[in-house]
Amino acid sequence: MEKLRSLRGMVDLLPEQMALWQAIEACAQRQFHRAALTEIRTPLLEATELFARGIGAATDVVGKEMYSFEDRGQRRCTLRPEGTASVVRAVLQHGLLNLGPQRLWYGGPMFRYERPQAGRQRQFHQLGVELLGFADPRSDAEAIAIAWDLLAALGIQALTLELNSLGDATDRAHYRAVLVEWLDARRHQLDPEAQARIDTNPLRILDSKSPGTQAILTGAPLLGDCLSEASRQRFERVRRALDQLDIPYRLNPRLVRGLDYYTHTAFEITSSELGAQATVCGGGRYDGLVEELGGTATPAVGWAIGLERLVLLLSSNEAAKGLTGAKAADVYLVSRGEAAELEALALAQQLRRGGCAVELDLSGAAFAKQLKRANRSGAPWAVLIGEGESEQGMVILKDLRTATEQRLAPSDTVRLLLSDLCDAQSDCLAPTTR
RNA sequence: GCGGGCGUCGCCAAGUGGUUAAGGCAGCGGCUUGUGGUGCCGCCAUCCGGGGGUUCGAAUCCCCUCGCUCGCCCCA
Repeated sequence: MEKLRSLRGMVDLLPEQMALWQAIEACAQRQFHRAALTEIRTPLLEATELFARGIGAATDVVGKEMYSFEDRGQRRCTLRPEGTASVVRAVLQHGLLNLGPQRLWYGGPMFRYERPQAGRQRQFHQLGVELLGFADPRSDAEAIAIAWDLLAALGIQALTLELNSLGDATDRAHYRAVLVEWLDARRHQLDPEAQARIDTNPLRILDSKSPGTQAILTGAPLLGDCLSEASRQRFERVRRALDQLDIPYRLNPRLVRGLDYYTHTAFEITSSELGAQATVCGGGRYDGLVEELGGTATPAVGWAIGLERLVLLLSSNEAAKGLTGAKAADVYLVSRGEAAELEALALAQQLRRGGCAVELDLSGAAFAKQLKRANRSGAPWAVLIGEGESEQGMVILKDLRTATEQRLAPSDTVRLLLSDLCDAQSDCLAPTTR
């Protein structure tokens, strides 16, 4: 029989990896809180039109990478390929901008139908930030700083920030015309893909990795030369802010990025340790998107980090290596005999209500076997209840680290364990039942 | 969509045309009918991703197919 497996490009995150993922998420949430960002969660499924309009019909993401289908009501649906369009849609739908500028973060799975390779899956995870309603060049720098500091807080090194300005819509239209004219004159030298792009998305030709194309492009007109004075000054201010923050960057006049909504600042944070998919974080300003999606013109800037790529980078990190495997419980409960087994079940509940992490052995196996598992579990304490103890209303509390044990009444055991070891402070919403 | 590499037990891995497909880890059972991490013993792939072919005979050769993986495109 054919074995069932996950769909191509859809990967499982197994228990032993979750400690690292949770640490990353916890670190990010702390950084986001410090930056006065609040979380927003949007559906994974959206109307196809949202992405077609938001990201741009000529982009690769929309043209060939979307998971799209028709639902039972004949609506065109798409599994979100990125987060920004959805966030903007939600913000508009609920009129959040009427409350003032929005400082948001989001996280979760995204979907793109591509050939999987290192650092690229069909379902992948992003963490993103969107600052909506801010035009000040300092907001570009602040957004970048949040990403930069998050990556630093995670202990990721050897990163490069690449920076460019795409200008505003007018600058881009101007540049596009100049570039198309220049490329058209050299059409026959370009490879077929680049030729096709002259008409659909000429700016994308600029960051082609093809050596031949890059050689031809050496003399191409630069976007920077087509920027208006205002755009130029704006970019200058972003750079000054980054200098003030001591964030080093490398100007890359060919950095264009594949989503149509970017204006002015565009940036990527890359790592040389990632192989072909080197971008850890990508983003920029998108002053036209809110209006494009039906809102009143609103400046905005944001970015997204790819979590799988973070995990890849962190896997060679010493501190992260400790974050493997499941965290052990505080207490491992061993019991044998019907009455004892029921007492153990109740004791586990009682300890858990008090804040203790308890693993209850449900195997019904021999004592020796259960003890063996208790030790392997890594729990510092074991509580043993056998038929003898059960009859006398006692339990054995054993310190697995020193192999010392004592006979105690169950209530004393609970008291001792809860006071001695647990982070027993309740973080539940209900008042503690202890 | 296009290239390269790979596909033997849950994991690692030997075997490269000839009788029952090594070994290690993990798991399970036992030695020890209630006290552990060591030791010893036993069990754990009628089958080598799937299908077809060549051959007296194939995990080993050929073809097709599926999957994984790396790269191109693109992006996080």
